[in-house]
Amino acid sequence: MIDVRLLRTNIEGVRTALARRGKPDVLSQIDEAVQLDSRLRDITTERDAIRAEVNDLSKQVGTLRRDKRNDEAEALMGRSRELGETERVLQAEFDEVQGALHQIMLRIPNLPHADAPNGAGDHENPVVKGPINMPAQFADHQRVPHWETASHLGILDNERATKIAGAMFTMQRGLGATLARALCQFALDSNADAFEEIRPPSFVTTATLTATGHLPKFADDAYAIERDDLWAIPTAEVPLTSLHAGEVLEESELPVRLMAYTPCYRREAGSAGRDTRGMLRAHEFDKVEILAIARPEDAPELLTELVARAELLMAALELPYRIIEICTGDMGGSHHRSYDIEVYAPGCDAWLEVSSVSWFSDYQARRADIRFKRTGQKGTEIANTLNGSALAVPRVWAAICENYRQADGSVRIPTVLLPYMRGATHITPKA
RNA sequence: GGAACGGUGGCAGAGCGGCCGAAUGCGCUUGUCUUGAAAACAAGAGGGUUAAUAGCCCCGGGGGUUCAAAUCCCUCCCGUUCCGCCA
Repeated sequence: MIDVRLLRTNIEGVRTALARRGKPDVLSQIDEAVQLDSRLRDITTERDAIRAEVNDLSKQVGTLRRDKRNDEAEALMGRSRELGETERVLQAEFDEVQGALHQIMLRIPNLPHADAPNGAGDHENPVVKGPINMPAQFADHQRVPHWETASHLGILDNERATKIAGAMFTMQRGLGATLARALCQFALDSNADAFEEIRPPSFVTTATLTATGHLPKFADDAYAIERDDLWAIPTAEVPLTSLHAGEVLEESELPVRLMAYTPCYRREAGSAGRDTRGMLRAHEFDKVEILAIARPEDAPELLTELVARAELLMAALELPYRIIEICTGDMGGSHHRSYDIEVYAPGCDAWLEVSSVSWFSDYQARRADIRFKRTGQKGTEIANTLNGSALAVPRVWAAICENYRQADGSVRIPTVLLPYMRGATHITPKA
Protein backbone atom coordinates (compact mmCIF):
# COMPACT_ATOMS: atom_id res chain seq x y z
CA MET A 1 0.00 0.00 0.00
CA ILE A 2 1.06 3.51 -0.52
CA ASP A 3 0.96 5.80 2.51
CA VAL A 4 -2.56 7.25 2.95
CA ARG A 5 -0.97 10.43 4.20
CA LEU A 6 0.33 11.07 0.70
CA LEU A 7 -3.27 11.56 -0.35
CA ARG A 8 -3.43 14.51 2.03
CA THR A 9 0.05 15.96 1.75
CA ASN A 10 1.02 15.35 -1.86
CA ILE A 11 -1.98 14.32 -3.89
CA GLU A 12 -0.64 15.89 -7.08
CA GLY A 13 2.62 13.98 -6.73
CA VAL A 14 0.65 10.74 -6.36
CA ARG A 15 -1.50 11.51 -9.40
CA THR A 16 1.49 12.38 -11.55
CA ALA A 17 3.42 9.29 -10.52
CA LEU A 18 0.51 6.90 -11.04
CA ALA A 19 -0.45 8.49 -14.35
CA ARG A 20 2.87 7.18 -15.67
CA ARG A 21 1.53 3.65 -15.36
CA GLY A 22 -1.02 4.48 -18.04
CA LYS A 23 -4.01 2.96 -16.24
CA PRO A 24 -6.74 5.62 -16.15
CA ASP A 25 -8.98 3.78 -13.67
CA VAL A 26 -6.25 4.05 -11.05
CA LEU A 27 -6.67 7.81 -11.04
CA SER A 28 -10.37 7.59 -10.32
CA GLN A 29 -9.59 5.20 -7.49
CA ILE A 30 -7.31 7.85 -6.09
CA ASP A 31 -10.10 10.41 -6.14
CA GLU A 32 -12.39 8.02 -4.36
CA ALA A 33 -9.74 7.26 -1.75
CA VAL A 34 -9.19 10.96 -1.07
CA GLN A 35 -12.90 11.46 -0.43
CA LEU A 36 -13.20 8.44 1.83
CA ASP A 37 -10.13 9.47 3.79
CA SER A 38 -11.43 12.94 4.39
CA ARG A 39 -14.77 11.57 5.53
CA LEU A 40 -13.08 9.07 7.78
CA ARG A 41 -11.16 11.83 9.48
CA ASP A 42 -14.33 13.78 10.17
CA ILE A 43 -16.05 10.75 11.62
CA THR A 44 -13.03 9.93 13.73
CA THR A 45 -12.91 13.37 15.28
CA GLU A 46 -16.57 13.27 16.18
CA ARG A 47 -16.44 9.72 17.50
CA ASP A 48 -13.35 10.34 19.61
CA ALA A 49 -14.92 13.39 21.24
CA ILE A 50 -17.88 11.27 22.31
CA ARG A 51 -15.63 8.49 23.54
CA ALA A 52 -13.69 11.01 25.60
CA GLU A 53 -16.90 12.14 27.25
CA VAL A 54 -18.07 8.59 27.92
CA ASN A 55 -14.70 7.75 29.42
CA ASP A 56 -14.92 10.79 31.63
CA LEU A 57 -18.50 10.08 32.73
CA SER A 58 -17.62 6.47 33.51
CA LYS A 59 -14.83 7.58 35.79
CA GLN A 60 -17.23 9.88 37.60
CA VAL A 61 -19.77 7.08 37.95
CA GLY A 62 -17.12 4.94 39.55
CA THR A 63 -16.30 7.64 42.06
CA LEU A 64 -19.94 8.38 42.88
CA ARG A 65 -20.69 4.69 43.34
CA ARG A 66 -17.86 4.32 45.79
CA ASP A 67 -19.20 7.29 47.74
CA LYS A 68 -22.70 5.75 47.73
CA ARG A 69 -24.11 8.71 45.81
CA ASN A 70 -26.20 6.41 43.66
CA ASP A 71 -28.76 8.95 42.42
CA GLU A 72 -26.10 11.15 40.93
CA ALA A 73 -24.44 8.10 39.42
CA GLU A 74 -27.70 7.04 37.81
CA ALA A 75 -28.07 10.43 36.16
CA LEU A 76 -24.61 10.26 34.64
CA MET A 77 -25.16 6.69 33.53
CA GLY A 78 -28.27 7.77 31.66
CA ARG A 79 -26.36 10.52 29.91
CA SER A 80 -23.57 8.12 29.05
CA ARG A 81 -26.03 5.60 27.67
CA GLU A 82 -27.33 8.22 25.26
CA LEU A 83 -23.84 9.08 24.13
CA GLY A 84 -23.23 5.39 23.67
CA GLU A 85 -26.05 5.24 21.16
CA THR A 86 -24.55 8.05 19.11
CA GLU A 87 -21.15 6.45 19.32
CA ARG A 88 -22.52 3.18 18.02
CA VAL A 89 -23.91 4.92 14.97
CA LEU A 90 -20.67 6.76 14.30
CA GLN A 91 -18.66 3.62 14.80
CA ALA A 92 -20.75 1.73 12.27
CA GLU A 93 -20.15 4.51 9.80
CA PHE A 94 -16.47 4.51 10.65
CA ASP A 95 -16.18 0.77 10.02
CA GLU A 96 -17.94 1.08 6.71
CA VAL A 97 -15.84 3.97 5.44
CA GLN A 98 -12.61 2.51 6.73
CA GLY A 99 -13.38 -0.83 5.10
CA ALA A 100 -14.12 0.82 1.79
CA LEU A 101 -10.97 2.91 1.98
CA HIS A 102 -8.88 -0.11 2.85
CA GLN A 103 -10.23 -2.09 -0.09
CA ILE A 104 -9.34 0.71 -2.46
CA MET A 105 -5.92 1.24 -0.94
CA LEU A 106 -5.16 -2.47 -1.39
CA ARG A 107 -5.77 -2.06 -5.11
CA ILE A 108 -3.93 1.17 -5.73
CA PRO A 109 -0.52 0.27 -7.20
CA ASN A 110 2.84 1.50 -6.00
CA LEU A 111 4.34 4.76 -7.23
CA PRO A 112 7.02 4.13 -9.87
CA HIS A 113 10.52 5.38 -9.11
CA ALA A 114 11.30 8.78 -10.63
CA ASP A 115 14.02 7.22 -12.80
CA ALA A 116 11.96 4.28 -14.02
CA PRO A 117 11.56 4.65 -17.78
CA ASN A 118 8.19 5.72 -19.10
CA GLY A 119 6.51 3.37 -21.49
CA ALA A 120 3.18 1.87 -22.43
CA GLY A 121 4.03 -1.83 -22.42
CA ASP A 122 6.70 -4.53 -22.58
CA HIS A 123 7.74 -3.49 -26.11
CA GLU A 124 9.10 -0.28 -24.57
CA ASN A 125 11.30 -1.87 -21.93
CA PRO A 126 14.81 -0.56 -22.63
CA VAL A 127 17.78 -2.91 -22.79
CA VAL A 128 20.18 -1.53 -20.21
CA LYS A 129 22.94 -4.10 -20.62
CA GLY A 130 23.97 -6.60 -23.23
CA PRO A 131 23.56 -8.74 -25.10
CA ILE A 132 26.47 -10.53 -23.43
CA ASN A 133 27.94 -13.85 -24.60
CA MET A 134 26.06 -13.51 -27.86
CA PRO A 135 27.98 -15.32 -30.60
CA ALA A 136 28.17 -13.80 -34.06
CA GLN A 137 26.27 -16.78 -35.32
CA PHE A 138 24.62 -19.84 -33.81
CA ALA A 139 25.37 -23.24 -35.22
CA ASP A 140 22.58 -25.13 -36.90
CA HIS A 141 22.67 -27.80 -34.20
CA GLN A 142 21.81 -25.06 -31.66
CA ARG A 143 18.75 -24.03 -33.62
CA VAL A 144 16.69 -26.91 -32.32
CA PRO A 145 13.88 -26.21 -29.81
CA HIS A 146 14.60 -27.71 -26.42
CA TRP A 147 11.43 -29.79 -26.43
CA GLU A 148 12.69 -31.70 -29.44
CA THR A 149 16.13 -32.17 -27.98
CA ALA A 150 14.75 -33.08 -24.57
CA SER A 151 12.33 -35.55 -26.02
CA HIS A 152 15.10 -37.15 -28.08
CA LEU A 153 17.29 -37.41 -24.98
CA GLY A 154 14.47 -38.74 -22.81
CA ILE A 155 14.82 -36.01 -20.17
CA LEU A 156 11.39 -34.39 -20.53
CA ASP A 157 8.12 -36.32 -20.37
CA ASN A 158 5.33 -33.79 -20.46
CA GLU A 159 2.87 -36.30 -21.92
CA ARG A 160 2.97 -38.31 -18.72
CA ALA A 161 3.00 -35.14 -16.59
CA THR A 162 -0.26 -34.24 -18.27
CA LYS A 163 -1.66 -37.71 -17.62
CA ILE A 164 -0.89 -37.31 -13.93
CA ALA A 165 -1.78 -33.66 -13.34
CA GLY A 166 -3.35 -32.18 -16.46
CA ALA A 167 -2.21 -29.67 -19.02
CA MET A 168 0.71 -27.32 -18.40
CA PHE A 169 2.58 -29.50 -15.98
CA THR A 170 6.08 -30.67 -16.81
CA MET A 171 8.15 -33.63 -15.78
CA GLN A 172 11.89 -34.00 -16.06
CA ARG A 173 13.53 -37.39 -16.02
CA GLY A 174 17.00 -38.77 -15.50
CA LEU A 175 19.71 -36.20 -16.01
CA GLY A 176 17.00 -33.71 -16.93
CA ALA A 177 15.68 -33.92 -13.38
CA THR A 178 19.21 -33.80 -12.06
CA LEU A 179 19.92 -30.73 -14.15
CA ALA A 180 16.87 -28.93 -12.73
CA ARG A 181 17.98 -29.63 -9.20
CA ALA A 182 21.59 -28.77 -10.03
CA LEU A 183 20.47 -25.31 -11.12
CA CYS A 184 18.76 -24.79 -7.75
CA GLN A 185 21.73 -25.95 -5.78
CA PHE A 186 24.07 -23.84 -7.89
CA ALA A 187 21.93 -20.74 -7.36
CA LEU A 188 21.75 -21.32 -3.61
CA ASP A 189 25.46 -21.99 -3.29
CA SER A 190 26.28 -18.85 -5.25
CA ASN A 191 24.39 -16.64 -2.83
CA ALA A 192 25.16 -18.40 0.42
CA ASP A 193 27.95 -15.90 1.08
CA ALA A 194 25.42 -13.25 2.05
CA PHE A 195 21.95 -14.80 2.33
CA GLU A 196 20.40 -17.06 4.93
CA GLU A 197 18.80 -20.10 3.36
CA ILE A 198 15.17 -20.62 4.30
CA ARG A 199 12.92 -23.57 3.55
CA PRO A 200 9.53 -21.88 3.96
CA PRO A 201 6.02 -23.33 3.75
CA SER A 202 4.66 -23.63 0.22
CA PHE A 203 1.13 -22.83 1.37
CA VAL A 204 0.26 -19.56 3.02
CA THR A 205 -2.70 -17.75 4.52
CA THR A 206 -4.77 -15.11 2.78
CA ALA A 207 -3.12 -12.41 4.88
CA THR A 208 0.31 -13.56 3.74
CA LEU A 209 -0.62 -13.55 0.07
CA THR A 210 -2.16 -10.09 0.50
CA ALA A 211 1.00 -8.64 2.02
CA THR A 212 3.03 -9.02 -1.17
CA GLY A 213 0.27 -7.58 -3.34
CA HIS A 214 -0.90 -10.82 -4.96
CA LEU A 215 -4.30 -10.42 -3.34
CA PRO A 216 -6.91 -9.11 -3.72
CA LYS A 217 -6.30 -8.27 -7.37
CA PHE A 218 -4.74 -11.47 -8.66
CA ALA A 219 -6.73 -14.15 -6.90
CA ASP A 220 -7.38 -15.91 -10.22
CA ASP A 221 -3.67 -16.41 -10.78
CA ALA A 222 -3.12 -18.37 -7.58
CA TYR A 223 -4.14 -21.86 -6.55
CA ALA A 224 -6.52 -21.78 -3.60
CA ILE A 225 -6.98 -24.61 -1.15
CA GLU A 226 -10.34 -23.39 -0.02
CA ARG A 227 -11.17 -26.04 2.52
CA ASP A 228 -8.23 -24.91 4.63
CA ASP A 229 -8.18 -21.28 3.55
CA LEU A 230 -4.68 -21.57 2.16
CA TRP A 231 -2.98 -20.56 -1.06
CA ALA A 232 -0.14 -22.23 -2.94
CA ILE A 233 2.73 -19.79 -3.23
CA PRO A 234 3.39 -18.34 -6.69
CA THR A 235 6.94 -17.48 -5.60
CA ALA A 236 9.13 -17.70 -2.50
CA GLU A 237 8.83 -13.93 -2.34
CA VAL A 238 5.50 -14.50 -0.61
CA PRO A 239 6.60 -16.43 2.48
CA LEU A 240 9.98 -14.69 2.69
CA THR A 241 8.47 -11.19 2.67
CA SER A 242 6.11 -12.10 5.47
CA LEU A 243 8.78 -13.82 7.53
CA HIS A 244 9.07 -10.64 9.60
CA ALA A 245 5.47 -9.49 9.16
CA GLY A 246 4.13 -7.61 12.16
CA GLU A 247 7.61 -7.23 13.63
CA VAL A 248 9.72 -4.26 14.59
CA LEU A 249 13.33 -4.94 13.56
CA GLU A 250 16.36 -3.28 15.05
CA GLU A 251 18.24 -1.07 12.64
CA SER A 252 21.36 -3.12 13.36
CA GLU A 253 19.65 -6.26 11.99
CA LEU A 254 19.18 -4.65 8.58
CA PRO A 255 19.42 -5.49 5.84
CA VAL A 256 17.83 -8.88 6.43
CA ARG A 257 18.99 -11.10 3.59
CA LEU A 258 17.09 -14.30 2.84
CA MET A 259 17.10 -16.84 0.06
CA ALA A 260 14.98 -19.86 -0.62
CA TYR A 261 14.46 -22.58 -3.15
CA THR A 262 10.76 -23.37 -3.49
CA PRO A 263 8.38 -24.77 -6.01
CA CYS A 264 6.13 -22.04 -7.44
CA TYR A 265 2.51 -22.54 -8.39
CA ARG A 266 0.68 -20.41 -10.92
CA ARG A 267 -2.66 -21.00 -12.57
CA GLU A 268 -1.54 -19.00 -15.59
CA ALA A 269 -5.14 -17.99 -16.10
CA GLY A 270 -5.59 -16.41 -19.49
CA SER A 271 -2.32 -17.64 -20.89
CA ALA A 272 -3.52 -21.04 -22.09
CA GLY A 273 -1.80 -21.92 -25.32
CA ARG A 274 0.85 -19.19 -25.03
CA ASP A 275 4.47 -20.27 -24.74
CA THR A 276 3.39 -23.61 -23.44
CA ARG A 277 5.79 -25.79 -25.40
CA GLY A 278 8.42 -27.63 -23.47
CA MET A 279 9.51 -25.84 -20.35
CA LEU A 280 8.51 -22.29 -21.20
CA ARG A 281 5.44 -21.96 -19.01
CA ALA A 282 3.97 -24.37 -16.48
CA HIS A 283 1.70 -24.46 -13.45
CA GLU A 284 4.53 -25.62 -11.24
CA PHE A 285 8.19 -24.78 -11.45
CA ASP A 286 11.26 -24.40 -9.29
CA LYS A 287 12.92 -21.14 -8.46
CA VAL A 288 15.56 -19.75 -6.14
CA GLU A 289 14.61 -16.38 -4.78
CA ILE A 290 16.80 -13.82 -2.99
CA LEU A 291 15.26 -11.11 -0.84
CA ALA A 292 16.22 -8.20 1.34
CA ILE A 293 14.45 -6.14 3.98
CA ALA A 294 16.26 -2.84 4.33
CA ARG A 295 16.31 0.77 5.37
CA PRO A 296 15.01 2.96 2.53
CA GLU A 297 18.38 4.62 2.02
CA ASP A 298 20.08 1.25 1.45
CA ALA A 299 17.54 0.00 -1.07
CA PRO A 300 19.03 1.41 -4.31
CA GLU A 301 22.37 -0.20 -3.66
CA LEU A 302 20.70 -3.49 -2.78
CA LEU A 303 18.69 -3.37 -5.99
CA THR A 304 21.94 -3.08 -7.93
CA GLU A 305 23.39 -5.92 -5.93
CA LEU A 306 20.45 -8.26 -6.50
CA VAL A 307 20.55 -7.60 -10.23
CA ALA A 308 24.30 -8.22 -10.24
CA ARG A 309 23.84 -11.49 -8.38
CA ALA A 310 21.20 -12.75 -10.80
CA GLU A 311 23.37 -11.65 -13.71
CA LEU A 312 26.40 -13.40 -12.28
CA LEU A 313 24.63 -16.75 -12.55
CA MET A 314 23.90 -16.30 -16.23
CA ALA A 315 27.46 -15.19 -16.82
CA ALA A 316 28.76 -18.23 -14.93
CA LEU A 317 26.52 -20.50 -16.98
CA GLU A 318 27.96 -18.79 -20.07
CA LEU A 319 24.55 -18.23 -21.57
CA PRO A 320 23.75 -15.29 -23.87
CA TYR A 321 21.80 -12.78 -21.83
CA ARG A 322 20.73 -9.18 -21.58
CA ILE A 323 19.23 -7.00 -18.87
CA ILE A 324 16.15 -4.89 -19.49
CA GLU A 325 14.56 -2.34 -17.27
CA ILE A 326 10.80 -2.52 -16.87
CA CYS A 327 8.98 0.60 -18.02
CA THR A 328 6.13 2.16 -16.06
CA GLY A 329 3.44 0.67 -18.29
CA ASP A 330 4.71 -2.89 -17.83
CA MET A 331 5.66 -2.74 -14.17
CA GLY A 332 3.96 -4.97 -11.60
CA GLY A 333 1.53 -3.24 -9.28
CA SER A 334 3.70 -3.58 -6.20
CA HIS A 335 6.90 -2.56 -7.95
CA HIS A 336 8.79 0.68 -7.51
CA ARG A 337 11.56 -0.21 -9.91
CA SER A 338 12.28 -3.47 -11.76
CA TYR A 339 14.79 -5.21 -13.97
CA ASP A 340 14.51 -8.47 -15.89
CA ILE A 341 17.27 -10.72 -17.04
CA GLU A 342 16.58 -12.50 -20.28
CA VAL A 343 18.43 -15.42 -21.77
CA TYR A 344 18.55 -16.09 -25.47
CA ALA A 345 17.32 -19.48 -26.59
CA PRO A 346 18.48 -20.08 -30.17
CA GLY A 347 16.21 -23.07 -30.74
CA CYS A 348 13.09 -21.05 -29.90
CA ASP A 349 14.71 -17.93 -31.29
CA ALA A 350 13.42 -16.03 -28.28
CA TRP A 351 14.61 -14.04 -25.29
CA LEU A 352 13.36 -15.86 -22.22
CA GLU A 353 12.76 -14.06 -18.93
CA VAL A 354 14.75 -15.99 -16.35
CA SER A 355 14.93 -13.47 -13.55
CA SER A 356 12.99 -10.49 -12.34
CA VAL A 357 14.44 -8.21 -9.70
CA SER A 358 12.38 -5.53 -8.02
CA TRP A 359 12.40 -2.86 -5.39
CA PHE A 360 9.03 -2.42 -3.70
CA SER A 361 9.84 0.67 -1.64
CA ASP A 362 7.60 0.49 1.45
CA TYR A 363 4.60 -0.86 -0.48
CA GLN A 364 4.80 -4.47 0.65
CA ALA A 365 6.28 -3.69 4.04
CA ARG A 366 3.33 -1.47 4.89
CA ARG A 367 0.92 -4.25 3.95
CA ALA A 368 2.94 -6.77 5.91
CA ASP A 369 3.60 -4.30 8.76
CA ILE A 370 7.37 -4.71 8.73
CA ARG A 371 8.93 -1.84 10.64
CA PHE A 372 12.31 -1.01 12.04
CA LYS A 373 13.57 1.16 14.83
CA ARG A 374 16.49 3.48 14.26
CA THR A 375 19.09 3.12 16.96
CA GLY A 376 18.72 5.76 19.62
CA GLN A 377 15.55 7.21 18.12
CA LYS A 378 11.95 7.03 19.19
CA GLY A 379 9.24 5.48 17.06
CA THR A 380 9.43 3.17 14.10
CA GLU A 381 9.62 3.38 10.33
CA ILE A 382 8.27 1.16 7.57
CA ALA A 383 11.04 -0.90 6.01
CA ASN A 384 11.71 -1.37 2.31
CA THR A 385 11.64 -4.74 0.58
CA LEU A 386 13.44 -5.97 -2.51
CA ASN A 387 13.61 -9.34 -4.13
CA GLY A 388 14.56 -11.14 -7.25
CA SER A 389 14.73 -14.52 -8.77
CA ALA A 390 18.30 -15.65 -8.49
CA LEU A 391 17.35 -18.29 -10.99
CA ALA A 392 14.07 -19.60 -12.40
CA VAL A 393 14.78 -23.17 -13.38
CA PRO A 394 12.64 -24.07 -16.41
CA ARG A 395 13.74 -21.43 -18.85
CA VAL A 396 17.39 -21.71 -17.90
CA TRP A 397 17.02 -25.45 -18.33
CA ALA A 398 15.53 -24.83 -21.77
CA ALA A 399 18.24 -22.34 -22.69
CA ILE A 400 20.92 -24.84 -21.73
CA CYS A 401 19.32 -27.54 -23.86
CA GLU A 402 19.49 -25.21 -26.83
CA ASN A 403 22.72 -23.27 -26.34
CA TYR A 404 24.68 -26.30 -25.20
CA ARG A 405 23.40 -28.67 -27.85
CA GLN A 406 26.27 -30.35 -29.64
CA ALA A 407 26.51 -31.41 -33.26
CA ASP A 408 25.87 -35.02 -32.23
CA GLY A 409 22.60 -34.09 -30.57
CA SER A 410 23.84 -34.40 -27.00
CA VAL A 411 23.75 -31.56 -24.50
CA ARG A 412 26.97 -30.59 -22.80
CA ILE A 413 26.73 -29.74 -19.09
CA PRO A 414 27.87 -26.16 -18.29
CA THR A 415 31.15 -26.24 -16.42
CA VAL A 416 29.83 -24.65 -13.23
CA LEU A 417 27.15 -27.34 -12.94
CA LEU A 418 29.51 -30.30 -13.29
CA PRO A 419 29.90 -30.74 -9.51
CA TYR A 420 26.16 -31.29 -9.20
CA MET A 421 25.69 -33.79 -12.03
CA ARG A 422 27.04 -37.01 -10.50
CA GLY A 423 29.93 -37.12 -12.91
CA ALA A 424 27.96 -36.62 -16.13
CA THR A 425 29.55 -34.22 -18.61
CA HIS A 426 26.99 -34.63 -21.37
CA ILE A 427 23.40 -35.68 -21.63
CA THR A 428 23.14 -38.32 -24.31
CA PRO A 429 20.23 -40.45 -25.49
CA LYS A 430 19.51 -43.47 -23.33
CA ALA A 431 20.92 -46.58 -24.92
C1' G B 1 -9.34 -35.24 15.01
C1' G B 2 -10.53 -35.43 20.81
C1' A B 3 -9.35 -33.47 25.83
C1' A B 4 -7.06 -30.14 29.41
C1' C B 5 -4.53 -25.75 30.32
C1' G B 6 -2.70 -21.27 28.46
C1' G B 7 -1.83 -16.47 25.14
C1' U B 8 -0.52 -9.42 29.29
C1' G B 9 5.21 -4.47 27.91
C1' G B 10 12.39 -6.54 25.34
C1' C B 11 11.96 -11.11 28.70
C1' A B 12 9.71 -13.37 33.07
C1' G B 13 5.23 -12.58 35.48
C1' A B 14 1.00 -10.19 38.64
C1' G B 15 -3.74 -8.27 37.82
C1' C B 16 -9.55 -11.33 36.92
C1' G B 17 -15.24 -5.22 36.29
C1' G B 18 -13.85 1.43 37.80
C1' C B 19 -8.15 4.61 40.83
C1' C B 20 -4.75 -0.38 34.90
C1' G B 21 -1.21 1.40 29.26
C1' A B 22 -0.96 -1.99 33.40
C1' A B 23 2.52 -4.13 39.86
C1' U B 24 7.10 -6.57 40.63
C1' G B 25 11.75 -8.75 38.99
C1' C B 26 15.40 -9.05 35.15
C1' G B 27 17.20 -6.50 31.09
C1' C B 28 17.82 -1.37 28.84
C1' U B 29 19.03 4.24 28.92
C1' U B 30 20.76 8.47 31.74
C1' G B 31 22.81 10.61 36.17
C1' U B 32 25.48 10.36 41.16
C1' C B 33 29.71 7.81 43.09
C1' U B 34 34.51 5.84 40.67
C1' U B 35 40.85 6.86 37.23
C1' G B 36 37.46 3.46 34.48
C1' A B 37 34.20 -0.59 35.21
C1' A B 38 31.23 -3.33 38.67
C1' A B 39 28.13 -2.62 42.88
C1' A B 40 24.87 0.79 45.23
C1' C B 41 21.58 4.86 44.83
C1' A B 42 18.43 8.20 41.83
C1' A B 43 15.79 9.21 37.44
C1' G B 44 13.83 7.60 32.66
C1' A B 45 11.88 4.61 28.80
C1' G B 46 6.06 0.89 24.78
C1' G B 47 3.26 1.15 19.92
C1' G B 48 -0.46 3.47 16.50
C1' U B 49 -3.25 7.88 14.97
C1' U B 50 -2.80 13.29 15.14
C1' A B 51 -0.11 19.65 13.88
C1' A B 52 -0.27 18.16 19.14
C1' U B 53 3.83 16.75 25.23
C1' A B 54 -4.73 17.37 23.71
C1' G B 55 -7.98 13.42 22.71
C1' C B 56 -8.71 8.47 20.84
C1' C B 57 -7.02 3.31 20.14
C1' C B 58 -3.74 -1.10 21.39
C1' C B 59 -3.33 -6.75 27.31
C1' G B 60 -3.65 -13.05 20.53
C1' G B 61 -7.95 -11.63 16.34
C1' G B 62 -13.19 -10.57 15.90
C1' G B 63 -17.99 -9.93 18.20
C1' G B 64 -21.15 -9.24 22.65
C1' U B 65 -22.71 -7.67 27.86
C1' U B 66 -21.97 -2.92 30.82
C1' C B 67 -22.33 3.89 32.44
C1' A B 68 -17.35 1.43 32.52
C1' A B 69 -13.74 -4.65 30.04
C1' A B 70 -6.85 -6.95 30.32
C1' U B 71 -10.73 -8.60 33.75
C1' C B 72 -17.48 -11.41 32.27
C1' C B 73 -19.78 -14.12 27.74
C1' C B 74 -19.41 -16.07 22.52
C1' U B 75 -16.30 -17.26 18.51
C1' C B 76 -11.88 -17.87 15.74
C1' C B 77 -6.55 -18.27 15.69
C1' C B 78 -2.06 -19.73 17.96
C1' G B 79 0.86 -22.38 21.81
C1' U B 80 1.86 -26.37 25.52
C1' U B 81 0.64 -31.24 27.41
C1' C B 82 -2.02 -35.92 26.98
C1' C B 83 -4.77 -39.29 23.63
C1' G B 84 -5.60 -40.73 18.48
C1' C B 85 -3.32 -40.83 13.54
C1' C B 86 0.86 -40.82 11.02
C1' A B 87 6.28 -39.34 7.10
